[in-house]
Amino acid sequence: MSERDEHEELYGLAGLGRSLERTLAEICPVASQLPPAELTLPPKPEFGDVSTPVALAVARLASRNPREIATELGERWCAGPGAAVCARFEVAGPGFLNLFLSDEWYRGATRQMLALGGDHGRDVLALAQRQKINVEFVSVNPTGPLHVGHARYASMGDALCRLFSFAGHDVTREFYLNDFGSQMLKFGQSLAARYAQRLGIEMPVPADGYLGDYVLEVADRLIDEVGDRYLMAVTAAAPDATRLPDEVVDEIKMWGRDAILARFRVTLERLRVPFDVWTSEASLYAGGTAYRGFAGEVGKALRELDTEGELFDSDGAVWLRTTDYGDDKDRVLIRQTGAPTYFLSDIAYHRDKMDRGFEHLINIWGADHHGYVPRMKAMFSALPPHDPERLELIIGQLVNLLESGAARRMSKRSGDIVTVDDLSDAIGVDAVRFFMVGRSHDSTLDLDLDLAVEQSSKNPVYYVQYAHARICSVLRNLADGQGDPGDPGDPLSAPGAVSFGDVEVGPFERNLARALARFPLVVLDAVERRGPQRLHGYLGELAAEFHVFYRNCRVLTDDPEVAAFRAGLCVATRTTLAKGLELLGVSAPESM
RNA sequence: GCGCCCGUAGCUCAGCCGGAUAGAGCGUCGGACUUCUAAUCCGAGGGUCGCAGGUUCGAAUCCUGCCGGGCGCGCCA
Repeated sequence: MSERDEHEELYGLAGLGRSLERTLAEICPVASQLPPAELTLPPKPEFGDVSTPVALAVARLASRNPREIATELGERWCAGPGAAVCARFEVAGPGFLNLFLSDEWYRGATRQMLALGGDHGRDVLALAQRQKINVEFVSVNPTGPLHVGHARYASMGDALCRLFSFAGHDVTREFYLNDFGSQMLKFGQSLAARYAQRLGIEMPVPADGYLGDYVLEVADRLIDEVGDRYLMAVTAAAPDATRLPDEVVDEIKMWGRDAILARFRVTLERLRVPFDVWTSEASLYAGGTAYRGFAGEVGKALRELDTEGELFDSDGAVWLRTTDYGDDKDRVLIRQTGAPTYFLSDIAYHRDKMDRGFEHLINIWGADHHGYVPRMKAMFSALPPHDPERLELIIGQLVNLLESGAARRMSKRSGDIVTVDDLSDAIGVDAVRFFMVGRSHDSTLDLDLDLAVEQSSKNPVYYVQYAHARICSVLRNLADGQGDPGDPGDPLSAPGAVSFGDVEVGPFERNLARALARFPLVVLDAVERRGPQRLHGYLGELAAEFHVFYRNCRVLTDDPEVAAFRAGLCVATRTTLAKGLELLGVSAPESM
C-alpha cells in the first residue's frame, strides 16, 4: 500500500480500525488471531471521537494488562500512522483506547465521502466474501391475494437483496410458485364452483374451499374468456364440485393460477420488489425422462437420491431417511396413493437451484413453517455436495394486526384478510417498506391499523424523508444564491476537489460527519447479520444528526470555507440518506 | 409433552458473535420560529433488561433451570 493510499484509508472508519490493528499486531503478535474488532462510537464526548476495546480483547491472549497495551498502542499509533488525523488519545476504564480525531480527519473524511458519492459504503465485502446468492422469498400458493405477512417478508427479503448487492454479492431474487398439490386442487374446485354459479348452476364452494370475493372476480373473468366452454362438465358434476373431471379442474385451476399470478406481479411491482426468477412447482414435474414414475426435475432428484442410497420403501410409500441427518422422523416423498409430497417438490426445486450455480441459498419463511427446517437441512446433507451450510433459512415471525387496540384475526380461506394492496392503499408504499423492516425478523410485528391509516408524523419514515427534503431545499437555495457551477470551491459542482482549507470543525459538524462515516460499517453489519432493521435504525439516527446540525449551523454563511464545508456535509448526507432509503425500497423526496 | 422465537421505560421496540453511566420513537409535562422547510429542535420525567442460579476482571448479551406469550410438531402446503 502506498503512503498516499494509507493516508486516504484513515479517512474511513473501517480503514482507521485496520490501521490500529496493524499497529496492535506489532505490539502483540497474537492480536492477529482475533477477528477484526470494530471501532465504537463512545457514549459521551469525553470518551473521544472514536474508541476501541481491542486492547481488552487481546489482553487475555497476551497475558498482559489491558491498560498497558492500550497505552502502548495509543502512543505508537498516534506518533506513527495516525499522526496526521489523531490529535490525542486517552486510555480509560479497564482499557479502552479513546481517540480524539483532528479537524483534518473530519475535513478529509468529508472530502472522501463527497468524492465517493453514491459509492460511499458500496462493495464493503472483501472479494473473498462475495458470493453468488439466491434469495427465495414470499413463495406461496397462487390461491389468493398476498396478505400483510407477505408484505413483511417481501420488504425484508428485497431490502436484504439490495443490501447484498450493494455490498458486493451477486444476488438473484426468486419467487417459488406453489401451483401444485391439494391446495391448488381446492382452489380449482372453488373457482369452478363460482364459475358454475355464474352460469346459474347450483354448485357450492366445496368444504375447505376458498370463499374470498376475489374468486368471484376471477370467475367473472373466466367467463369473459371462455364463455360456457365448461357448461356441460359443471352441469354433469353439479352440485358437487369435487366430482368434476380432473382435466376440467386442471384447466380451470391453471387459468386461475395465471390470474392470481398476474395480481402478484402487480402487487409486488407496486411494492418495488423486482423478482428476477419465478419458478413454478408444477413445472418441476414436466420434461425429460421419467424415473420412479416422475419426469422433469422431480425424476432427476429421485434418481440422485437413489444413487446416494437415501431412499427406502415402507408402508407402500417412498421415504427419505432424514433421521440420518438430525431430523426427528423420516419423511415421505411419494405417498401410498402415488402422489408426491410437497417435500419431494422442494427437494427437486432446491437441487435445481444448486444446479444453477448458486454458492449460497437463502429462504425466507414465515414462522409457521419453522418445523420444516430440519428436513430441509437433512435434504442438503443427503444431496451432493452434502453441505447443509449452503442453505440458510431465515424464519420471519408473524405480523399481528391491531384494530381499535384488539387483534384482528384473519382467515385465508374465508377471504377475510388484509392484503398487501389494502395496506399500501392505507399508508403508502414508503411507509409499508420502512415499517416492515423496522424490527428484527425474529420478533413478531404488531401493526396498528388505526395508526397506519392515520398517516401522521408519528410515522418514522417521514422523519427521514423530511431530512432529505430539507437538505435538497438548502442546496437549492445555495445554488440560487451562489450560482456558479464552475467554481471549484463549490461542493456541488466539484465535490471531490474541495479542500475546505483549514476550516474549524465544530461539534455539530463533527457529529454529523461521524454519523456519515459510519454508513459503510452499518451496511456491512446489516449484510452480515441479515438485519435490515439496522439500516432502518441508522437512517433515523443520521436524520436526527442532520436535524440537529441544521438547527445549529447555518449553511448559507459569509465565510466561503465554512459554507463549502457545511454544504459538503449536506451533500454527503443527502447522498447517504438517499442511498439508505433506496436500499430499503423507500423513496427520497426532494420536497415535502 | 417436544422444538423454534420472543420477554428491556406507561406503549411499540432497538441493542444481544461479553465491554464504559442500557437507547429510540410514541405518549406525558415544560420550552424554541423576523434568519437556509417547525413533518424540526431543546429540556424534564420515566428501568429489579421476566425470575433464579452459573461462567467472567466485566453479563441485557454466554450457559442451566423456571415463569409468561407467539408459532409449529400431517403420507397438508
